[in-house]
Amino acid sequence: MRISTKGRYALRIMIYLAEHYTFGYLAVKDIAEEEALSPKYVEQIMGKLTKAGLVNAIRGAHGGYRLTDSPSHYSVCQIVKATESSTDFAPCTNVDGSPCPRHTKCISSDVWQLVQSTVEEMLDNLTLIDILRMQENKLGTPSLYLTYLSHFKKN
Amino acid sequence: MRISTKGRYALRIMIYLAEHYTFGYLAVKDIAEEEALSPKYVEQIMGKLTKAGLVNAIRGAHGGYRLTDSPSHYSVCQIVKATESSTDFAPCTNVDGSPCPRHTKCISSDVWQLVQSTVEEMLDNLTLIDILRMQENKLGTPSLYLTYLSHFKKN
DNA sequence: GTTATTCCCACTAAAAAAATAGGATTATTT
DNA sequence: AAATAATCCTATTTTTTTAGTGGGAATAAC
Repeated sequence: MRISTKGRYALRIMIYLAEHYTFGYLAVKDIAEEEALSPKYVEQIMGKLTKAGLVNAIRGAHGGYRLTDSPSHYSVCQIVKATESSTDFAPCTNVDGSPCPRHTKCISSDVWQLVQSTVEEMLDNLTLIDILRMQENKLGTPSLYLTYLSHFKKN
Repeated sequence: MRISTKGRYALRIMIYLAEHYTFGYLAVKDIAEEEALSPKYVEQIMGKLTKAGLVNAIRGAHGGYRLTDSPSHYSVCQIVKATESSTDFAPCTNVDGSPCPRHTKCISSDVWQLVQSTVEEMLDNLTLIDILRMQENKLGTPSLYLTYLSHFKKN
């Protein structure tokens, strides 16, 4: 019952992109260096995030990635679903995808379904901006993006 | 993010033991047959459940397993923790178990910790008796154990 | 003492996760 | 136009985990 490195790294990357949202496009090289991850692996993850529409990519020199929208628009659920290979707690299906023959009388599948829904609802309601606020709380200092925001809100 | 077969089978087995709680000790052979699982694999799982104190075992002819206590005393959380190899959503530790060096400034570990706590709390509050009631609701007929209970409660 | 069971642990096979590799494509810079 | 710096795509390899099997020892009943 563990989130894979893809999902975990993806969250870290998305948080990093959120913090530096005002910087424009950031290259894999920089993200990987800052987060101490393998650049090639980050590249792979970015591909998934791009396909899912969470980030925009620009190729060529001075290219890179940035969030397609501001940090408040991304939930942890979206990030996990975009990068994790299996998002379900229990596969109550056969290899071919058809439902397990015991499905109608088996109650344990309903239990896992219930757990799943609860987790998803929770992750759906946790956005990058929430996380940046948690971070501010933890560290005592706001991230660059929060500082930027407060600057504008103070008008 | 998936429960392994060990955890899933364990839940099914525990539900089965709950349903037949009044029957006394049940042998692996019978459990495996009823649940359509490999006897040897069930044996392994039973070992974990025994070590965790969830079931009692009696060896030798006419031996078998039964819940150490009545179904209301077991939460899904206990069952999962007893059988699943990794119970944490994210391992923010090095190989040796020491915390990740970025721990103090990394907020994503807190996110996973939060998710974890929420799930655990939920699973803690879901007991076998709750599941038997869900089952009664789904199938329209109570399990043997629920029938037994109602028999006594009607006094 | 034979039989039916749990117990224990080693082993293997298959699958999934984690990471690496290399070249194609695209855009910028010089 | 050529060199450079980036994403893109996908195949491959390595490592780890999962899933399951096997065999024999210990124990209790008959």
